[in-house]
Formats: sequence, C-alpha cells, structure tokens
Amino acid sequence: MQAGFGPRLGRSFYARPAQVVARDLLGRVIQHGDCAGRIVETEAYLGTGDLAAHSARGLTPRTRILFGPPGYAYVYFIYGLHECLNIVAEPEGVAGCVLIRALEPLAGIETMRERRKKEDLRSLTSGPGKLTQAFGITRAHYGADLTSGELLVRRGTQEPFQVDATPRIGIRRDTDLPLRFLIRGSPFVS
DNA sequence: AGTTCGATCGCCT
DNA sequence: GGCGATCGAACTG
Repeated sequence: MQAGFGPRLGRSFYARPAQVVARDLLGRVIQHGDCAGRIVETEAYLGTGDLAAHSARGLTPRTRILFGPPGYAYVYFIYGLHECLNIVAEPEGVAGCVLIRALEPLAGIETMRERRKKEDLRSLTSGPGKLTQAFGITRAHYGADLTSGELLVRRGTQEPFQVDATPRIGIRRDTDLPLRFLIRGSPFVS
C-alpha cells in the first residue's frame, strides 16, 4: 500500500523557493505510520521580506530549523491547542517553509477517526490543526528529516488538476500576497 | 518577570 | 459569523 503512492521525495525537491515548493506539493502524498493523505492546500512563508513568516524576526530557538537545510519538519504549537506542520524549503542558509493546510484522506482513515473523535471524512484533515491531530504529528517531530524518517512525502499520482492561488489565511501582515495554493474543486480544503 | 497575542478549532447563534 | 479556550514564544522593562 505504501509504495502505491510513488517514491519518496528527496532533498532537492525542497531546495527551491518556498512558493515553488508550495505549489509543487499539491497532489503529493504525506505519510506517517499507517496514515496517508493527498495534499490539497498549502501556504508558502518566505524567508526574506515576508512579515507574516515566523522567520521574519531572525533566528530564535524556535525558528532555527527554518534557516537550515531543506526537507525537515518545522512543527509549532499555536493558540495553546494546535500543532501545525511545515516543511522547510529553500537552500541551506535561506529561511522559508511551506505550511500544510489540508489533506484528502487516503489510508489509515479509521486511525484518523479515532484520533480526531470525528466520523465525517471531510472533518478529519481539512485544516492545519486537524491534520496533525489525525496523523499523530506533534512537536516531537520538530526537526524530523522527511527524506529518511517515518514521516515522509511521496510523489503521488499524476492526475491533472487546476490550482488556485489566494491570500493566506489568518495572518495580520503581508495579507495581500497570493501565497496560498489549493487544488480547485477539492472538497477537502479548509 | 510580566505581558501580549498568534500561520486555529469547534460550538453557539 | 462570532467568540472562548489555553499555552508558550518573544518582546519589554
């Protein structure tokens, strides 16, 4: 079942501008344990000149991973409740990442229902806090290497789809930039 | 050491 | 559509 989603993406995939990686991650498959989901919504956070990005104020203990090599997980805790999963992009030395905002559940759906305590397929992974809960991703995954560990992204299938770009959700600065990407018509977006 | 406020969710109306 | 929950990172003094 695992190999059915294609080969694991390697380091070079992530070593590109954050908005390019965010767009290219659509349609790929995130896997963790027995859970797998197709990425249907992402947001790019740029290292320089992006006031909405956590890296905008420079290197701190929390943001240090964003300045390192790409292909690692940046997981942070927000609003006292939720974990959010980001993937570090850009070459080493340049900050930047992609927030995974929504998935289409593909495998491990019963596990997701148990973790979420919800039955409806649409409510399992249609939001950044929901999908981390459904997949069992926490701050313990901060710094995890997606190119070698049990949390990974696979290439996915090549079904064609159209992409919409909109402003990012829930931010207060740089609100006009069209850095949110989603698969047009997907019922699983946030 | 104290304060502010956020890349959200779910429940209420 | 609005709001309360609840924690910690980061900034101020």
